[in-house]
Amino acid sequence: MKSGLVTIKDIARELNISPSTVSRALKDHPDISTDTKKAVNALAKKLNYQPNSIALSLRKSKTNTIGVVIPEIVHFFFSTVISGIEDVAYAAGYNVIVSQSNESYEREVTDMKALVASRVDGFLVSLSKETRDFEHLKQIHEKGTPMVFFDRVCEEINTSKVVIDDYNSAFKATEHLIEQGCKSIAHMAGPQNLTIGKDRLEGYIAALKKHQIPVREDLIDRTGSSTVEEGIEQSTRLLNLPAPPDAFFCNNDMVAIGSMKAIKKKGLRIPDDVAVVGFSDWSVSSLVEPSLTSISQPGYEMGETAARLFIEQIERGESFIPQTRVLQTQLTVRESSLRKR
Amino acid sequence: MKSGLVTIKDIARELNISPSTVSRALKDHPDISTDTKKAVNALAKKLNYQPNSIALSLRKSKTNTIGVVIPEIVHFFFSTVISGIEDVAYAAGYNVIVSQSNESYEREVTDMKALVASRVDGFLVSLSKETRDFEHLKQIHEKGTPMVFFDRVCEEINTSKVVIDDYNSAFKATEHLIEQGCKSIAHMAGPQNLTIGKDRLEGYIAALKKHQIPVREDLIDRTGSSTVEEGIEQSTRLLNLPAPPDAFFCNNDMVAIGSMKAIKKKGLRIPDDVAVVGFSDWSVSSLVEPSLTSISQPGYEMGETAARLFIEQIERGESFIPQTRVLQTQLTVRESSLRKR
DNA sequence: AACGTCACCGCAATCGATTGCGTAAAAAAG
DNA sequence: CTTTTTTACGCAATCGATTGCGGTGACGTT
Repeated sequence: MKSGLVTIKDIARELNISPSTVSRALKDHPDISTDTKKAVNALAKKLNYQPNSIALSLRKSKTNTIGVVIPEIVHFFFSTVISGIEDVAYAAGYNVIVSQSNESYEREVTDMKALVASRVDGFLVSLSKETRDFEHLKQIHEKGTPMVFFDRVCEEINTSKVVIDDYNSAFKATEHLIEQGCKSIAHMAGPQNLTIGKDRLEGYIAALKKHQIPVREDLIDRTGSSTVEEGIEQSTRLLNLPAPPDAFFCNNDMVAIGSMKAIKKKGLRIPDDVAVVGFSDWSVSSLVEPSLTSISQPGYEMGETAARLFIEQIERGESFIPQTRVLQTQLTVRESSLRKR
Repeated sequence: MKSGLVTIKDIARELNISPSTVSRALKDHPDISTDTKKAVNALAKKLNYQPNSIALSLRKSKTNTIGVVIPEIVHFFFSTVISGIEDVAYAAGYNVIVSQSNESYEREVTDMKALVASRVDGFLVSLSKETRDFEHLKQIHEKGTPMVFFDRVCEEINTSKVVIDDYNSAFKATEHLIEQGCKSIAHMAGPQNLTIGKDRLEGYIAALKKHQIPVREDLIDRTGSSTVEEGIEQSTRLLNLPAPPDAFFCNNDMVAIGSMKAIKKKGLRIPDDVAVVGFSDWSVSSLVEPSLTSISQPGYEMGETAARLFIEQIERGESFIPQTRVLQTQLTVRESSLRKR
């Protein structure tokens, strides 16, 4: 930015008053006479004065910048979350710097260090699927830096969190499959070091138990698949079992689409031979054929909520008590699981 | 950020020397004795000293921050571009602030003003589809602020640009359809105020002319469709013409999917009755059925290139001459257009 | 002994805005 | 016509780092 910009000193010089007076006049300080205020404000408007946010940041030790750390921006869900974050943040006068860990623990650590170095006021974090050690987060948190987790949270740190009800979502999805007449439901589980992965698995198991369906360990894929290719591979493996599943409940929509491809390739029909339910309701779900039943996650709302909690914490200061917000999901039933019409 | 951080003064006090000496020691200034340098560096490392980037920004009038303005982050293409930008920017020590115009001209204007206020060093911009007036951009550009356009560029401003070869891409796509035996090819065109929209339309027309196929104005949809719904609507309209098209060349993949839905609903087969080609190669293209032929845009590379041009301009200063980089695309042929096997 | 030459380091201003404290002048009170 | 109070403003320090300029002391040189 070319420094052709107006400063408080320029205004002061022009009016033959001191910078302090200009500063106070602009802030409507009672010590300043009405005449002076008018003159200052008029000139400020005329010269299009804009306070130098860098100088303010230095003075106040506050950058009004939020560091956002996410696994990958190209995922529909996360980019939706970012939209929510940005809208709330900008409205409150905050800037947002987004950093992608690319699902790498090391990248997550270095990214956060870089953000600390650029003096962000705090963090909104969703963990990479590799992250098992939380030291980097704890260190930052212990310095008093505000931090809010969303979606992929760290239970070991006492700070605000925004999550969806993974357990119940998985329960609902599984129960839906049972109601559709499925007897042996496979689960392509998420990374088990993350709460979301564990909770979904538990919800799945609970639903089976409620309906007296035996939990078959061989129908649970714990490899942490997350791509279409992995979905195809693992689903094919399961379909080749002596007692193959008649339904797949997948940890995300990409894997679900992989399952669908594997099922089709095997010559089986969806949902009649094998039903499929995904998770996330990535916009692609409604476009594939058959359209994919999925759990709709309120990504935008999650972003908004996380940003609001963050800003609240900043403004409340020490008195703020960490909160956990659980957002509700919706089971969006489409063709891939609808046996009874 | 809690100000529990070490400053240059802390080091100075500890060693009973002046802050100036510490500063120079850290920068390996020749005026400082080897002993002092060693002591300073050792203590700096011990206390984990990190220079305050805000103070540096103020002093140097440079924030090392790039403002990125895009239509929508949730689009696969743009989020890919952002990835490219961020990787290059971070490697060069820059932060990135992303702002979404949500395809709104007004939002684009206010967003850029906000970024100017937060003293970004310059801009990477892709225009909203509403933008017809370029005053806001010109004003910023005239102040000497570096600016690089990508994808949706503004021809009226003499600055670096990164685009794909829209004309040839459209030409290739159209010619491909002709080679597949299509005789009456419809074009769902993009916004005609943007160069990308115009160029693609021209490429389409040029391909038709080359093969002596009459250009039928009634087969060109100029409504600027960009969603699945709009794609369905406009395609249905075209399919109901007395002489309906036997192929659709769409400005983007969402519209193409809309076309496919419309075609299927009409009871026609893809590609045998009607072929479809999209644009952008959004990852969904390979997942729909039939899989969608599309023009692959190198989004990540575009981001990298734009960021590199930007940084080069910053470092070269006045001597930098704006450059335009044209990236090549690829026609990825899939089932939706493959009549001859 | 007087002067010059380095090596080495500190003072103070600067970037732009804020703010505690002090003070001159005007107004009010006595 | 004093004394006190109020009004309205400026000085200077501060945030953290940088940098031109000047200064000190230890040498060596005539």
